[in-house]
Amino acid sequence: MATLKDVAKASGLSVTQVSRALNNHSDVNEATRDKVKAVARSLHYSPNLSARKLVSGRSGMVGLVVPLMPDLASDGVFMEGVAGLSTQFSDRDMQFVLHVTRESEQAIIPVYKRLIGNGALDGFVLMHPDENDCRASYLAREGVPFVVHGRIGTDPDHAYFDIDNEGIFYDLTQHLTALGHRRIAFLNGLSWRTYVGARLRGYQRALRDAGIGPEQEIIRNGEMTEALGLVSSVELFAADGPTPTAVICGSVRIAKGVYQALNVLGLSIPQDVSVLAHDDHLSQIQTAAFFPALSVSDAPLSESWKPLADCLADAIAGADLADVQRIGSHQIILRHSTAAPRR
Amino acid sequence: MATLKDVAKASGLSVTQVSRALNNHSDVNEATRDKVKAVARSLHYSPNLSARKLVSGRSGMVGLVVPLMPDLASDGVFMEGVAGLSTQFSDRDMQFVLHVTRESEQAIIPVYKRLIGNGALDGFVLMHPDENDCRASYLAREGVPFVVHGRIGTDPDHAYFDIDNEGIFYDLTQHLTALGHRRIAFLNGLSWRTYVGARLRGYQRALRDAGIGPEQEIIRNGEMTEALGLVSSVELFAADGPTPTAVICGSVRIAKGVYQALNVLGLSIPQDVSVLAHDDHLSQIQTAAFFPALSVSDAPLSESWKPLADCLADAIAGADLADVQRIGSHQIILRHSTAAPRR
DNA sequence: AAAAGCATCCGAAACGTTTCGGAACTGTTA
DNA sequence: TAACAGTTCCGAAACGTTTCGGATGCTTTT
Repeated sequence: MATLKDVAKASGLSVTQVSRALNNHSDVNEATRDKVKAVARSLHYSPNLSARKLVSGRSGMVGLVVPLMPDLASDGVFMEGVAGLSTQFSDRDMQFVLHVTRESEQAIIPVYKRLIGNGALDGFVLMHPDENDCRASYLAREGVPFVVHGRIGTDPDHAYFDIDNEGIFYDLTQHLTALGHRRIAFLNGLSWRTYVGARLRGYQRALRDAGIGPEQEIIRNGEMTEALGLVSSVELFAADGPTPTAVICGSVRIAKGVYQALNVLGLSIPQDVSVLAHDDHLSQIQTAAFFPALSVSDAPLSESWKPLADCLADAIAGADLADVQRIGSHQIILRHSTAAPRR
Repeated sequence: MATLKDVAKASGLSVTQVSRALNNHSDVNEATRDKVKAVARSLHYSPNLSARKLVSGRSGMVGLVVPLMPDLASDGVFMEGVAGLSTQFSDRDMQFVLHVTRESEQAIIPVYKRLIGNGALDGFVLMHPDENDCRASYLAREGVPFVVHGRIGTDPDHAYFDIDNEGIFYDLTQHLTALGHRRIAFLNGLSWRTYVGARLRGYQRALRDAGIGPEQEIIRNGEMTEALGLVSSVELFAADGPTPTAVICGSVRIAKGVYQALNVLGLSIPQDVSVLAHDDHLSQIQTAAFFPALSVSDAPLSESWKPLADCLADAIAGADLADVQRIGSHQIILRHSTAAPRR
């Protein structure tokens, strides 16, 4: 492999200047810079990461550590995310690597310890955080850069990219209260996920703002599957007494289950029940193909890899905290699954 | 992070001797070695991979590069394999990393080029090889160590771990010919997989040895799913004329489809049709729970990660080719799905 | 004419490790 | 007593890169 010295010799410059030229430093003549780069290319020069790491402290490698879980492989999202991050970091001349471990989620700290101890990795991506996430506190304590997909706590002191879960679910709920709904069911995800808590806060705040007390909250938690939508709907709508007039679903999958249940129960959408969902474009289900077409909040997860990579790269470069805390955009798409409640 | 120099200072020795002590070199006193190791541990010393790589040429990191494919995520095996390799290499004080790329299978060479160009990785694991695998020829040409899960061609000149696919399917076929079967169907995998070719050769050789000509071969190729077993069985057994008296299945999944089809067609196992399969313990299907219990050749894939890691580690260490070409063991488990053909 | 500023370059040190060549002992043999 | 072998240790060089502190020459200002 060609080294800096080879390039220096071939271009008649010092190693120093060649290094500065290739790294786009200020004090090198434009013409020399171009020449050096041409020579480097012709020699197939590729910087030795180990040498670079040794002196600069940066290897240009970042990683994601995940415990092997049964649902991991079946989770199509996961691989999609890994590939997305991989290409994003490639575009930044960085390497993204995945480390799958058999260790349980609790015993995962030593894995990080090894990985940062020998200095192979510059930083980490953390997915699926939970409140009091031990990985985050460990990395923060060690001073290792990392970025979280999501947020830990309100007002976190770490780099993150997240969508405005609270705001989104405030908007969804508020849309229903504005239509006159007062008994609004919320089929949320697993309670220990941070985003589930945020969504709950948004829902509750919107209810409060509409003068609906907490005693009127109708909430179900569970894995975000069709089964949750199905079972919850049957429970809620087949019961005696006042039933909800609207349902907010944490995912399109859940909404699909709700549609099935309401169909079986002979309830029509939106006349009898309004349905809303959040669409992260994860499931392959086309929301427009629902009948009636499903109204959703729309925030594709696939658009998060780029900002996520940006945040980590900037965090490693030592950017200010405020610059590496970013919120994705979202929109509400109204179709035909909501209406004013029957009176 | 503690460095060698710190350990040297703390133990009153030179950096040289500390290095030699930690790496178990010969010319260091037993007592000093123990003392040095104790000090290193107490200082939480962990060798800097970059520095080591720089001088010794080894980083202790190996990788697996895979293109992002839709079937990848759903493939439970894949993740299992990644985790298996990860733990195996961890046990050898090496790091195993996965690089998922969006590049197509053809355009994957540049990814390897980048990864070895900057010297981050010592070697690679190659999965799912095909005949004339371009990755293998590239890596061989570049002199980069790699190990193949499977074999490329007969008599390959690369490191590999494989099971004796030809021998296994020779044995399965031969078991049937010995019982008197002469029309033996073979439901094999996708034809471009190397192991599919090897299995075919075993099947054909056993037929030839039993005096059964190639015109009597009954072969189907396809993805190794229940569907293949189902569809093929219906085609083969619902046809007019002489039908097979036995079926060899490339996987337990296929066999499950065969069982279903034969049940529907009113054919009983093993009286009307004998069924055999190869079990790699991939699908969660219990072969003993088949009715009648399925006879199989047994070679758990999960046992291949250790030898695979061994081979690559040895290949990087510069072992002889013969020492890094290994064949796994297998056994034939006879249960109740085969019998002599009805005459 | 001297001083100051600028653009462009370079030598040398540093990062943490391994390894080559040899040194300093001890004990053994001629 | 000298030569030798064996054991245990160490200094210094090397790996390929970045970066600090300065050097050189040229232009502009005082």
